[in-house]
Amino acid sequence: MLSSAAVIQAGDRPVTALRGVGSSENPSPCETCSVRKESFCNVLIRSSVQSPTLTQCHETAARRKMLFETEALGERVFAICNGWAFRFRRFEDGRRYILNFLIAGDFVFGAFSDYPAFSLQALTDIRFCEFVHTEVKTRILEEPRAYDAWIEARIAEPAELAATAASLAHSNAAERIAQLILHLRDRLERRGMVQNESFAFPLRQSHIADATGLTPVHVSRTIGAFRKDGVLALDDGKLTFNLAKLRRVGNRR
Amino acid sequence: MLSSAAVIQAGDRPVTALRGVGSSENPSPCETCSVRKESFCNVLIRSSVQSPTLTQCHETAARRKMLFETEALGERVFAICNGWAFRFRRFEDGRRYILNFLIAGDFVFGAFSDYPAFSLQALTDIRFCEFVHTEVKTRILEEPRAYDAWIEARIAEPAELAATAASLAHSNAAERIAQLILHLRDRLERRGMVQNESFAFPLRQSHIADATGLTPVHVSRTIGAFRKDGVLALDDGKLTFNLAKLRRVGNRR
DNA sequence: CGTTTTATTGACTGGAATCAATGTTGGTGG
DNA sequence: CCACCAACATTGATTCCAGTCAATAAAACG
Repeated sequence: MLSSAAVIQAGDRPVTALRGVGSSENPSPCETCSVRKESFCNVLIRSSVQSPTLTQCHETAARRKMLFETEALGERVFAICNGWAFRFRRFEDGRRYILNFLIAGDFVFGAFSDYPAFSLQALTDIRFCEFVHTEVKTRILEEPRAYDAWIEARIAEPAELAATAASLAHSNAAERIAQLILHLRDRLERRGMVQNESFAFPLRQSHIADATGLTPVHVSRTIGAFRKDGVLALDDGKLTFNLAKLRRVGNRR
Repeated sequence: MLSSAAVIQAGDRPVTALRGVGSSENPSPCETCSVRKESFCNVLIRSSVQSPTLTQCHETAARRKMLFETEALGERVFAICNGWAFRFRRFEDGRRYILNFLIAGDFVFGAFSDYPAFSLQALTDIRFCEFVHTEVKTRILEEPRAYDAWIEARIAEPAELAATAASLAHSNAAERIAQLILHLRDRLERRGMVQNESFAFPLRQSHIADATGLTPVHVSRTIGAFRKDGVLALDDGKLTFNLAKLRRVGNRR
């Protein structure tokens, strides 16, 4: 595998946009990646007989680090290896809207589905893996399995956004929060990151507020009510929940 | 050009899904289509020297006609030629959420970006043009201009949905309605369907309500205030507006 | 023409925002 | 090691935007 410095020169976009982000020396973390089989990585990296190995560049970033600012994504393509990130935009009055959260295995396709007004920030310390846009494009066009998986991801993305919009339009505070948690749970579940009825949960209440269009104060009240009713509890970065109750709250309409 | 009946047999999906929808006998309405140059149609239909002509099937549907029910879109691919339609889903309690409105020149790509829980309904009498999925796919892969235009559409779609979600999360009634109108205006403008500061507007207030997550009663009040303040007026299917004032309302945050 | 559908207006209610105070935790540096 | 500070969470009091209920008017339609 190429070193990080070599990749910077090989890429068609300077990876120096990642200034201030640490570079990992781990020779091949993908070999032991726990979410690989659930990720687009799997079909992308696994080369058929005639395809060459894809160039990869693993990097790390600290909590709160901006991975890119508004409109600066360009044609970068990368996968989240571990940790959490989120996509957001800020309004003129300073308020923040969080569009969605990214977890291990999620892909960010600058070249194919940019959101012009949104930035990306690390929620926890994260590691991610950057690819070379042109190589990814070639792989998608030449490898039918990669093409199919890519199309599937292109379909899932607007479908999720549509569901989010519907939730925001027609749900009250409790429903919105429950739906956000349920949605995260489903995605974590597929990656084997849910133990029994709990999972690691690095969001602050302000993140929940900005993702659901509520105020932190009202999120606190609502989660307080959830705790009292045994729907869920949030302690020390860990979320514990009663799935049946949570579904009842989230699907009231 | 093939007749409608011939196309039904040629298509890889039975067009009989359009049961109850009238078939147009107009031999080639695309020649005089006023929005063609602004639509994906343009790059799709215009064949390069070696490409064969695409199979097309023009159809009409009456106001309120369901073009397809939830999950029934399948791999159909078609363009709206004229008239308006909208995509919506219904909640268990009967309430409706309208995701977006489709106007002349808009494409619906069943095979590439389906919204599983959404249906499509004609808002006015409409004419649309159905294509054969496999032919469209081939054209996209073989014709670079078609590929680029298609990618651009795939990028614009989630970006628009993200903007909608942000609006629903953080805007009040006046802002949401103003943003909806502004967004429609921009799209109609590009297609030359805006005269001075007015355009044909077939939405009922209940449609505005269901697209913005408000009640019809509150939409009526808000539009009443808009009328009083000279922001916009809605009469007899025609919307008249003051663009400067409308922008001031829509971009308050 | 009667019958829906749609729009308007008023009175009242309620959910979430706002303003504000207090508590809790964790990190940082003297 | 402790004092301090910043970030985060909780709780109460109050306000306000939008929902609900209801009545009426006005189109649109068949």
